[in-house]
Amino acid sequence: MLKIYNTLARDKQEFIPIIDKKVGMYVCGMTVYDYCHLGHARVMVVFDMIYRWFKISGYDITYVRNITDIDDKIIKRAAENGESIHALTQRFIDAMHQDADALGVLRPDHEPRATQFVPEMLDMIAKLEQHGLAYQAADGDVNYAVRKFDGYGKLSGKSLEDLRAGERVNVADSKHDPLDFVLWKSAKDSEAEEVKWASPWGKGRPGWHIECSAMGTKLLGERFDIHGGGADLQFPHHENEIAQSEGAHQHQYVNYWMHNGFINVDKEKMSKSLGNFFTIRDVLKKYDAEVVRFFILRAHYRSPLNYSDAHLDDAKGALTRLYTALKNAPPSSSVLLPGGEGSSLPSPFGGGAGGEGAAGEGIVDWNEPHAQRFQAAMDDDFNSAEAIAVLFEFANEVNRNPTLDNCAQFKALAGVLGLLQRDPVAFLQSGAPEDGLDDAVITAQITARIAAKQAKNYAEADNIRKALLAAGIVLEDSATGTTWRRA
RNA sequence: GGCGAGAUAGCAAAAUGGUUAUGCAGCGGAUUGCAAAUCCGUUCAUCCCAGUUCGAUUCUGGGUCUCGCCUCCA
Repeated sequence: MLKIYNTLARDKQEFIPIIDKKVGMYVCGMTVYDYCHLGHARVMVVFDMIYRWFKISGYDITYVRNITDIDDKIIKRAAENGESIHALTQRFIDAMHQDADALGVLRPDHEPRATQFVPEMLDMIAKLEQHGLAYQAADGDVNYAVRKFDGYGKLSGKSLEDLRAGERVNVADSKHDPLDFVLWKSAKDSEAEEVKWASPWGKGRPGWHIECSAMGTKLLGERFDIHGGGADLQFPHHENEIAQSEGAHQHQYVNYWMHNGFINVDKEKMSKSLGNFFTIRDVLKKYDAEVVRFFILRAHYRSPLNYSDAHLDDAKGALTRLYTALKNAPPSSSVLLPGGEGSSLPSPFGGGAGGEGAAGEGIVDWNEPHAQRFQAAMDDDFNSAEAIAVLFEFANEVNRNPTLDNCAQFKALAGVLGLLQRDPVAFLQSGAPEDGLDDAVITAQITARIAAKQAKNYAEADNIRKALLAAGIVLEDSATGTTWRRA
């Protein structure tokens, strides 16, 4: 039985889909005016993990992650750069895809762009106006009348009175209530034609909140199963989405609301405004993408996750242990290590397939004890941290008993999380610095050391090993010869 | 000020009304020419104060501290 922590209920609940074995999931994606940072990486990786788990669990899931390609910041940035809105957003959409691909994040089934759904947004605003929930203010903006919607605050647990008490918003004169939010922004003369759409309320562009309501409804229906996003979107964004969608359709919008925790830096939320963010691409210059994915998945998705080099180093060391177990597998099992052809999923991290059939279902033996524990962990609100702990215990088993079955099962299980699908040696030897030794030099040094060892010249052999270690190369002698990896 | 989340060993991070989390680090042993890797064993913990209970880190109440939201934010 799959349980999900539902923010709306503030409790874990059994997941019951609207239509048996089908899932509609909408996740708030990026506003594309800059590169994605690690906080964005967490949303993508976390919901990718959830997406994969639904598939493996036999659900027919439709995953929508939107792209906000029209908003104040985009307009401002485009003007600064002297480029068109479209050119700017396309550039950062491409960059986002590169980053997501590197992290082994599968493409959602739909990635709707706000600018392609303006008619749907206008329809919804019209409905809200019919229900007396929207009004056009003196300045031309169409606003949502928050006080007219009874359930306002049910997701965030805030009451209008509480919000009033802590009022910090600049009161726009044109709003009936300071908490009303904009549905349609009236066009300004200074703005480019590119950001203006015709509407019954005059030229303008959509407010941010209506985008998600309209796209979610269009692609998943007036009512769907899961809506996710970062915890900071709970209020006001998701609260407003509920007000819009339920106001327009007069019935429940979403059954399960899921929110992932932040990435912190020195215990403070990583964010644009604080300026304490690291872009995915910058981090990937220093750390392997799979290490970053592992780092994110090793924590529970709702917990805060502190970012620092020390934490990434720790994650790297842990992932190295997992790959080392795979490396020590018998040669005969290496045939099935880089995954097979015909996978329905693109393979993360190049090389092997992420899994067979429904994302690994075909190769994991779910009756095997580790798999059972892994499944129980994942079914308990996607506890990937616990699932990874099972992986470590499995690694111990593989080290003690590296049979073909064990190795294949171990790798398949890790593949469920999009981990451990690369050739282990390739992983262990990856991450060469710019000025690092090339493989030929390393191999030559190893050969020289073997010769020294055979001549019982251990001082020389140790010197070679020390020199390589200083260059970040760790040698490991075994019965079958000497191998190396990068520290 | 209002609302919400959280405080677990040296670090990171799960879970649990009584029984080993897990990874790194430490300690002892096996293995190794010596290492590394691996294996075996092992030290170290549940913020404070009450209450419920045979028994609480886990439940309840209070306190302290931290973080988040209340403004765009993943």
